[in-house]
Amino acid sequence: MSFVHLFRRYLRDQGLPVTQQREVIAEMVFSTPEHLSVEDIESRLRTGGERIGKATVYRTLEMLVRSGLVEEHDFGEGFKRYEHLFGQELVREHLICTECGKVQEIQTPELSRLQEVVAREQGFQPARHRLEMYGICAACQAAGRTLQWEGLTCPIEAL
Amino acid sequence: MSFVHLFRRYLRDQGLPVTQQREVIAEMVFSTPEHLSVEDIESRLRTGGERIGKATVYRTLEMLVRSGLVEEHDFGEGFKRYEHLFGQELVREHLICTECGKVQEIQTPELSRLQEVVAREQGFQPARHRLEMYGICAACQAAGRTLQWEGLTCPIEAL
DNA sequence: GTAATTGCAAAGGATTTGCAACAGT
DNA sequence: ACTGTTGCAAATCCTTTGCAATTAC
Repeated sequence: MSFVHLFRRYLRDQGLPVTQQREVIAEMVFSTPEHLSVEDIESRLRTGGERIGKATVYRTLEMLVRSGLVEEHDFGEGFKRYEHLFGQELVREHLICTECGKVQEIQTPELSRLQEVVAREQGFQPARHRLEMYGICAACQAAGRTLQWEGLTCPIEAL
Repeated sequence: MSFVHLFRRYLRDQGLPVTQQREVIAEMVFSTPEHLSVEDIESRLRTGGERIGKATVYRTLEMLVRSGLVEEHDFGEGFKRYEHLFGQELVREHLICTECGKVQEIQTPELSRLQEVVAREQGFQPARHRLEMYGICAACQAAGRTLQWEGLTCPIEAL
């Protein structure tokens, strides 16, 4: 039931060895719903009694990303995070505050319907989507922070 | 007349000094349509006869991003790139083919309305958004290409 | 004048790389 | 056996930071 076998298959298809380390790392990523950092992965492996070098974690994650089974993210923390694409919503919708950087996940079922309609019009077969809305979160508004350029829909006109 | 005056206004509003360096860096970013890296900016400034330290470039870019006039991007090159938001659409909606990589721009006026509704529900004040729909384009479908993990125990195919 | 910024170099931190020992096919 | 991987540490590269001199207000 684990998704590791997909990664094994990918490796074989590419003529690459299926090593213990690769399987352990893949298992770790596929069995975790969170966005893991390399540090997370390494420390959890160490806690689990595994002795796997950081470089191997990096090298394996690179392959997982290339396989299309895992996605790399940068949340501006100074390092990357990794997330497998299984059992996750294929819909990722976020409200991103341009003041404090807070990212809030939202759900808009209507958008999924919209996705179908629009995509079909173009003969496009949709798999997943990502929506990012930028603006000011409630907390920052309460703190008196506002959109700097509101009203400047096309800032060129502002001159 | 350049867009730099908007940045000046932002600095004044924040009670921050408007220095020559900040103006020069802002001018550089606003007058370039490309996605500039810190390295790009520094070398161009040096070529232009300016003598501005790398640290100042970083510090000024941070303010430009906070001002909402410039956006930070990570294209996985190991460093960041910066792009000003003028002359650009506030709404960026794309269909991205995961097979051939083709990016097609679409227009969904309905989404802008949806943006308002959803955001207000969360007390969020929306400014702009970005929608990316991933899937297979018409051409690739015609060529018989399908989703990579279709047919396997993979939720992606559950669409 | 005062407070903040600049520039330099050094520090910091994530990621990569070189290489001898080792594991997968 | 042969090829590619692992693990360690050193190296690399982007970015941040400390501080004396300088600049904006």
